[in-house]
Amino acid sequence: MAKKRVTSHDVARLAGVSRTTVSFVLNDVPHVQISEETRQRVLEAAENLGYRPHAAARSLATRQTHTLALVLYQTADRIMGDAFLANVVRGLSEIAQQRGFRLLLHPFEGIGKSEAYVSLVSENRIDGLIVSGPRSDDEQLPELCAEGFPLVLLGQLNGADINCVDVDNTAAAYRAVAHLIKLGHTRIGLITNAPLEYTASTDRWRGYCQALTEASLSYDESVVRYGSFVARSGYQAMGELLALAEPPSATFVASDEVAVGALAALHEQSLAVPEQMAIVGFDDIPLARYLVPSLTTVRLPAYELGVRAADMLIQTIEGENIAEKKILLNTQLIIRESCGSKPQ
Amino acid sequence: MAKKRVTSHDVARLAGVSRTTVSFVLNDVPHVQISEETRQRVLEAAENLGYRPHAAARSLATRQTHTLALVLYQTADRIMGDAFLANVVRGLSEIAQQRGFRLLLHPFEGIGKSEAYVSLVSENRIDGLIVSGPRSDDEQLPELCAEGFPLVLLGQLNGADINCVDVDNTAAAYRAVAHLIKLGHTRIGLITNAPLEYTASTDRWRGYCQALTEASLSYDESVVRYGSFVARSGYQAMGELLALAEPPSATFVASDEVAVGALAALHEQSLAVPEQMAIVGFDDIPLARYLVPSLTTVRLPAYELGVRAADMLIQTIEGENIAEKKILLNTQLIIRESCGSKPQ
DNA sequence: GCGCGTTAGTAACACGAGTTACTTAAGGGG
DNA sequence: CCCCTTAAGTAACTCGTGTTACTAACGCGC
Repeated sequence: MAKKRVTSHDVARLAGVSRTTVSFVLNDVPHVQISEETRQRVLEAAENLGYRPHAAARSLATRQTHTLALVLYQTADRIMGDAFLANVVRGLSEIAQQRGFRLLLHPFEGIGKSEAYVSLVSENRIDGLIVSGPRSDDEQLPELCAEGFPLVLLGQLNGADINCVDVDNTAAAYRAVAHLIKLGHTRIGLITNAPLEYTASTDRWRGYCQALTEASLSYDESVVRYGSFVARSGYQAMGELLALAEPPSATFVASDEVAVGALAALHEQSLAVPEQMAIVGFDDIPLARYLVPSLTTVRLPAYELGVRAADMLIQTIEGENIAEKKILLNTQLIIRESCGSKPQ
Repeated sequence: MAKKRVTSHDVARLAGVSRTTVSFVLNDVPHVQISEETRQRVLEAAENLGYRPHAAARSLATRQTHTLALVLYQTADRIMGDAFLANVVRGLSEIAQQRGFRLLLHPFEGIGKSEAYVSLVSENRIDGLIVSGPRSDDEQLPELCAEGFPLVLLGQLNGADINCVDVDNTAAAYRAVAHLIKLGHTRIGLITNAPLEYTASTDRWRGYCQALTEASLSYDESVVRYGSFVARSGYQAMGELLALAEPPSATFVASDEVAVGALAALHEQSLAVPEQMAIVGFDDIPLARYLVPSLTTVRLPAYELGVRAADMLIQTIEGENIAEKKILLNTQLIIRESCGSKPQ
């Protein structure tokens, strides 16, 4: 005894008009003549019956799905580590909802199994694609772009000329390290957030180098370690730095999550932060200010990143001109205790 | 010059058969007679043309979308705080992908604006619904359930007889507090993870009470405070407990995130953990073991929670019988430094 | 040689919308 | 009185697939 689905046909019958008219009225089709009276009759009938257009039927006819997909091109570790991502998603889905779009989530771990998300496109399941953490070994991406499929990267892919929204990682890292230099440090370690295959990781590394160069400090590979998203990797990396004959007096850890591991290692070896080792993190996770010591870090506009990406994508889909193909958002250095600045 | 979409018609023509036959072959329809030779011819043609069925057309015909929606019935704070949720999502989407389903993400903040997700159902956009953090003031939920729409709760809703997957919060909290009691504490504070409107919060509170009762300790409302997902709330709550004339010697904080705030407050007032205040958290966020001191906490099977929920939902959709309507998963007390146990 | 079952396949309809091209009636000008 | 325009609305087609009911050909037994 399941309630039968209400179709536009039912609405038409109740209002005493044709299905065409119903469609015209409900979609507010311009340049079409419908008397105010029938218009009201149709609206009322639709309301009374609780009519909802069938999404599949509609998208079959209009060739639009009003659905976006967010592809998370990254491992489980990464998804999890990123409180950051949750905020990006919040921004994305807020704008999407505002403009009448749904958000499909498509995480996948299998490197190279990118066929998976291409099927979303070739089955006409979505109107546009947001790819987070794109990798340069993904061959499908440039292809999709060449075909003109609406696409926005969260992050960057050098070489490819694809619409993207990102944070200026290099500038942010530069400022973080420059701050440490200003505080008098001359031997500064680096623990990256991730392996260098990730462009965000490379960019932060580049910012680190720039700051050193500008201060005429030499780049010393022996104080550089590579984290991989999670605290454990920071714990281990800091352990290695401390085992050096001549450890740095400060370290830039390009991820808060990783920095927490580093702090644990320092505590374990009874080294005081910031007195014996100054630390600057990256991300400004919600916990950063409640850590002991509270963490100096770089704040990312995660929510806004999502908003801008969704905005850009929907504009592309709807054929509007977009002002800039590459949006770089600014970051903010949040100074707390772990770097040893005087409180401001 | 956009490549024209390849339809089953094209495949039929290339293979020299009818469209019906193509459909039969590609869908492996049973009890239908197709010679091995034509079968091969069709498969080959489909392969050569790179044929992909149009999702909307298909779901119009079959009345199935092969899409699930995850409704996040909670505020931005919550989404963000939960590294937990990320893992649940991982479990969900893994099973979904395995069984050929897509996952639609539908967070929403407006309490009461539940009409929003109902539209997913009434527009036939999805085959099933997973609702995380259901609230008892949601009137749509029981209604959907009564209509027989496939539904699984992540969490519980007392009163309603809806399929659900959850963690045994009461038992978990009971064990956490019992552990503190065993260590000799007789005055134990409680900081909840969230306001009591959330059932998870109530359940943990109940576990706390049970442990006290069983040890013949009296419930003292003055050492109970209500957190709300984020570290800040824990910082403040602990501040209040410390301001009491007679503060507790141990506190059960029903969320790691909130516990971090509590730890910060303790450190600020130079109280040693666990010596002057023992702490047990809840969630086992990835950072828990790297905090200073490392956090004793309750580990939740987040990933498995997602797996089971997806499994249950897809079974419901496909009309299979489900063994139990209510799945409660076990938790694990992870003993670290913050509770003051001897290392095991 | 006739009827019957089986094999291999197809024509035609359903799903629920959007859209193009056409019809009909009323009003207006000469 | 006739022609022309405009307002109001509709019949019929499209989108791409799944599915039911039917047909044509073939082999087989009697």
